[in-house]
Amino acid sequence: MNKKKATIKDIANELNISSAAVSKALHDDSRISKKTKDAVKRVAKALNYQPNHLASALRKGKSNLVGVIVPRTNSNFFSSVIEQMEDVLNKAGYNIIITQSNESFKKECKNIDTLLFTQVDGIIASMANETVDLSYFEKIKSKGIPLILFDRGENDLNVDYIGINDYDSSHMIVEHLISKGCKRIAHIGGYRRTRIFNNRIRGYIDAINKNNLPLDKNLVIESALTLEDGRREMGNLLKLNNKPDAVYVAGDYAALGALQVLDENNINVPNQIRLVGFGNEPFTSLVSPTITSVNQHSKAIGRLTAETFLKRVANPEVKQSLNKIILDAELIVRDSSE
Amino acid sequence: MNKKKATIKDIANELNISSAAVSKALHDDSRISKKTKDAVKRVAKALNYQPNHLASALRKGKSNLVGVIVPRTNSNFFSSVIEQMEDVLNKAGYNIIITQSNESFKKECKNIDTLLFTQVDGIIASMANETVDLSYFEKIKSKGIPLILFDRGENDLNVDYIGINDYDSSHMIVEHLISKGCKRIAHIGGYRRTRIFNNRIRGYIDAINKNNLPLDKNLVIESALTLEDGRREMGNLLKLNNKPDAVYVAGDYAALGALQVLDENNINVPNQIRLVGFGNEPFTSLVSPTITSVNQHSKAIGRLTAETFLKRVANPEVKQSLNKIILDAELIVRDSSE
DNA sequence: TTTGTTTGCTTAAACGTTTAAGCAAATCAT
DNA sequence: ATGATTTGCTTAAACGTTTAAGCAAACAAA
Repeated sequence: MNKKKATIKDIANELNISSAAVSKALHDDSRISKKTKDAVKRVAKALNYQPNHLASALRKGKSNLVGVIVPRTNSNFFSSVIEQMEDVLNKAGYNIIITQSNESFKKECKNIDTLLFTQVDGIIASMANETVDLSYFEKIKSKGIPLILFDRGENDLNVDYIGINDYDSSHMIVEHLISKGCKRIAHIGGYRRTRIFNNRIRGYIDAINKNNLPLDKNLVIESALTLEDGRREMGNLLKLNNKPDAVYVAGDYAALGALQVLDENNINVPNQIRLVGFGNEPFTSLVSPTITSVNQHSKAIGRLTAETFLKRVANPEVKQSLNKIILDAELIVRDSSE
Repeated sequence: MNKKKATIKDIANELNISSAAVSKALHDDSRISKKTKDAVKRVAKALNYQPNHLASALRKGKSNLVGVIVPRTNSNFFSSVIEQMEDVLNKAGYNIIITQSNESFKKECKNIDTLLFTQVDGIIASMANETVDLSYFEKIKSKGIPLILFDRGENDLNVDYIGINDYDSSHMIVEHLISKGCKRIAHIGGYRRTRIFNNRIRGYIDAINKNNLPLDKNLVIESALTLEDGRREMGNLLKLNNKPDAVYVAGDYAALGALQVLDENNINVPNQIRLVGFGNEPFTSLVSPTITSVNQHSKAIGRLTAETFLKRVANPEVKQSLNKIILDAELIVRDSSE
């Protein structure tokens, strides 16, 4: 068995030429004859030569690795985004290292350190819910390593961002509910400190005002949008004297929790209360009634994010700056708001 | 701004000592004086020194990267396994590169090549449904790189394996259904070529025989276990003259599909037909009725797999061999079989 | 005092690749 | 036939780290 790996030097010795010639032959350098190239490739195959990525990365100062940080892979949105990014980046010769922050700021910082330590050529991230302190992301920028954000971004970082139009999505949802005759629309949202959730809240408020509906503070709620949060907040809404006739929940898991509570209280959805979620998780079309939700175009976001990264490394001289790509989201109307 | 990264040499120059001394100081070598160590650490911090992982990996012949191949991250089981592995491996100084095969043999081969190219110190994998040709996995072994399999393994590879007892799980399920009075239990299984699904089928058949129930070939079905497969096969079962009074589906998504079809045909679950899934995906407790399923102990599998890897790299002289760790799964009884 | 041991560093090579610089031979232009 | 250009390679250094080997100084033991 051939335990010791073959190197360029082994090929060179076999053919009595220099390692430099071998390296160039393997890269199809124009200054190497066809004859030599063929011989090199033949011997390389015979010795089962595999290039040592570490050595070339060290020499070239480029690892061809891209670090990815997501809140969690265990959501349809993020896993789909990652799949697309992987596809685009692999074709360009990059491999990706996926890390999860689990929505924790501390874990996110650890992930950033890990990725920098691994000498990644760039970092693509979607920020944890908890994150408000941007110093760790500034650290990436200060090292001159490309940083691209998607979905959960932050204007202040002044880097490329790819996401959907959360503000407009709220308008779409509110107007859809109004068209169904709803007059008291509640919003169970995320925390305002996260930009996308703030945008959804702003969009909701502006849409309510624009359509001349009264804005009731009791109907606007912030939470972490877990299933449990959805249950709790829906329960609270049902305790109001003046109950809503529709609830727009800024996350599908929380929407599902709300649906469970409505069901347990024998409230008919959509007839008594209409419900809209956000994210278009697969289960929204599996539960009964199926839940109206917003498709965030995960595939497009994945591809665009990867392509944005590639553009950045192709033009390193261009200074990083706030460059937003905002996609229009799509409302998928299902039984819960029909 | 400090664009060029500080190296060991920079620290050495600053203090007028050799790079070797700096390297040793940073690793707390006993042959370096406390005074020098303190000085080195002070300057390192001042220059914002970050070790170049590529250089040390090249020199040491060890990348401290572990490659992970899973069918997809977008399932609760796999993402939970990965989270635990990451925790254990990070603490031991390893980082992980996650790749997805999307159940495709071709993609899996590409992933293996990618990981080998990246010089990972080991590969942890759960095989794609499609995979029958093991030559690519043999390639990993032949390079002397540790290979650990979990969940979807293959005895013939003769490597460490961590998984649950699929055979016994089928017994548990069948006996649970019998205890509820079921006499005609169908099985919508995976493809026999995948070891775990074969074990579930064998377990099902043996349990049926052991309990003196007639074994009806029409009630044993192989499929890819997607939601659509579940719908189609459940539909076929309902066309039988002699319908089953219980269905054991070897995957939760397919079980959900089956449930949808039962619901659409106004068949009461569990009263007319009892239903059991496999995998304990979160939605099993979210749909109505909630679905009885099998908890695969993803956390334990993740930790054990990572620890098995660490044991292997700690004892490289020990030859790889079939070393199985089999956990007992847990039946979570819910409304669909109550 | 002599010898041996420990301490604290240095020197130099190595890991496997890439690449700038250079040089001889072959080919071309005139 | 001469000089210019192209072709096809070699030499040697570099990337940043680790580590075996070695050496001088300090200390300890006799």
